[in-house]
Amino acid sequence: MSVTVPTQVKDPERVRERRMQIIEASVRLFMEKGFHKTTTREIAKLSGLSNGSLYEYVESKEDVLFLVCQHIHREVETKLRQSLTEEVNGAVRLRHAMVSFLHVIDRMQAEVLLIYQESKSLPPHYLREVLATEQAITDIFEQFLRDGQADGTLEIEDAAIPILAHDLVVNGQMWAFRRWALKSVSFNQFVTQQVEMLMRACQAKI
Amino acid sequence: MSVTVPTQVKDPERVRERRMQIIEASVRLFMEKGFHKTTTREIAKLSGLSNGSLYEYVESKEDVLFLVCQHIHREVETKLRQSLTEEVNGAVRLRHAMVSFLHVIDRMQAEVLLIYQESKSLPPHYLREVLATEQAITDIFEQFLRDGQADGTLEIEDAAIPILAHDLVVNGQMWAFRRWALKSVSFNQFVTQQVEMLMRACQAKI
DNA sequence: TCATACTGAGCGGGCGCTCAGTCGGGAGGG
DNA sequence: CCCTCCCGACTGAGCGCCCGCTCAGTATGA
Repeated sequence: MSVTVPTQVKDPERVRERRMQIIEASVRLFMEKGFHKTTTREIAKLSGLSNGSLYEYVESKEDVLFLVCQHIHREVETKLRQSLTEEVNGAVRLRHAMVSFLHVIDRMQAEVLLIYQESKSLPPHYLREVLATEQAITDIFEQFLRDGQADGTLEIEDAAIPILAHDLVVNGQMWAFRRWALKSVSFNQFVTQQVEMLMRACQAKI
Repeated sequence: MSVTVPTQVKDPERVRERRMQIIEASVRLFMEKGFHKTTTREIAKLSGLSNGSLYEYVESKEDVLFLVCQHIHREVETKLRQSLTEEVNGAVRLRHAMVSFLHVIDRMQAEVLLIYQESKSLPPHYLREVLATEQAITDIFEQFLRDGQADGTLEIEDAAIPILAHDLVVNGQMWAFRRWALKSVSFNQFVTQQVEMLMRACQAKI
C-alpha cells in the first residue's frame, strides 16, 4: 500500500481519471501482445493521450505495468471479499470461499494470466508490492483453514495450513494459466472436482 | 518431436556440441535477467562464439529460447522417468512418482521457473511443442491415477483424473514458482505435506 | 584448392523518453 | 468588463541508443 507511482500533474482527480484510461488501454494491449511487444506509443494512442502526455502521468513503461497489476489485484481481492458470506462453520465457509474464488478467476481469466506472465518484468520495489497482494489473497484462505481447524470441521496439521492455502490459490489460478490443457473441461466440472478434492484433502466434516 | 531448428552447419555432431554451449550460456543468462533483457551478443560471448557464428546454428533469438525450453523439458522428463519404479499397486506407484517429481523440481527450480516465465515469448509453432511436452509429463501422472483407479487402491471419478493430474503437476511446480512465499517451509516438510494431501485427495488405500 | 566454419564491424530500424512550444482558463489589475 | 499574464496540461517531432541480424572477408583442414 505504501508504494506510489510519481506524476507531474497536480490535480489528483485528473490523475485518477487519466490513469484509468491508461490502465484500460494497457490491459487490452498487454493481453493481446504482452508487455515487451507493446510500445508506449500504442499505449498513448489507445488511451487517447499523446506520447508526451502519457509521461506526465507515469515515469516509465514499468510504471504502467505496475498500475495494471495493482488494478487487477485490487479487483480480484475486492470481488473475492465481496462474495464471502458469514457461514456456520469453517468447513462450509472454506467451501464457499473456494467457489467464489473460482468464479472470480473465471471472470478475470485473461487478467490473472497477465499477472502470471508479466509481473516478473516489474522492478523489484514494485514486484514486492504485487507479491504482497498475492500473499494477502492467500491469507484469506489461511484464515478459513484455521477457523475450520479450530471448530473441528477440518482436520489438518498446523504445518499443512500455509502450504494448503497456496495449493488452493494455485489450483484455482490454474483455470487461467492452464486453459490450453483444460479445453475439454467445463467450468462447472472444474469447480465441482476442485472443491470436492479440496474438501477431501482437508478432511472436512460437512 | 517433429519441430526442429534450422542450421547452416552441415556436421550434425558439431551442431549438437555448439548448441549445447549456446543452451548452457542462455540458461544462465535467461535465469539471471530474463529473455527480453538478454542480448544475442551476450549469448554469443558466453557461448564462446562470435555474433555471426551464433547465427550459423540458429536463425533467431526465439530459436535459442526454444532450444533452452526443449532441453530443460527433456531433462525433467527423463529424470522423472528414470526415477519411476515398478511398484505393487497404483496408489504406491503414484506416491513414489510424486516424491520423485518433487525432487526433480527441487533440483531444477530455476529451470522450471524459466519455462514458466519465458515460454510465452515463443512463436506459436514452438509454443505448441513445449506445451505438448508439458502435457506429456502430466500424462505420466494420469496413467498412475488410472492404474490406481483400476486396481481399486484409489477411489476417484473418471472426470476427476485429468484435473487431478494437473493439480498434482502444478502443486509440484509451485515449489519453483512460489518459493518467494514458501521461504519458511523446508523441502522435506513440503514433500510430506503435499504427498499426504494428494493421497487424501484421491482416497488412497495404502 | 575448395568447401566449411568462423569473424566482427556495421546496417537498419525501432523504441523509450524528452523538450521546446501551444493552448486554455482563471486570477488580478486597471 | 476587458486585457494581461501565468500556470498547468498537453502536443508530437525527434534524439539517442540499442539490438537483432547480415555479409564480405578470413582461417582451417582435408
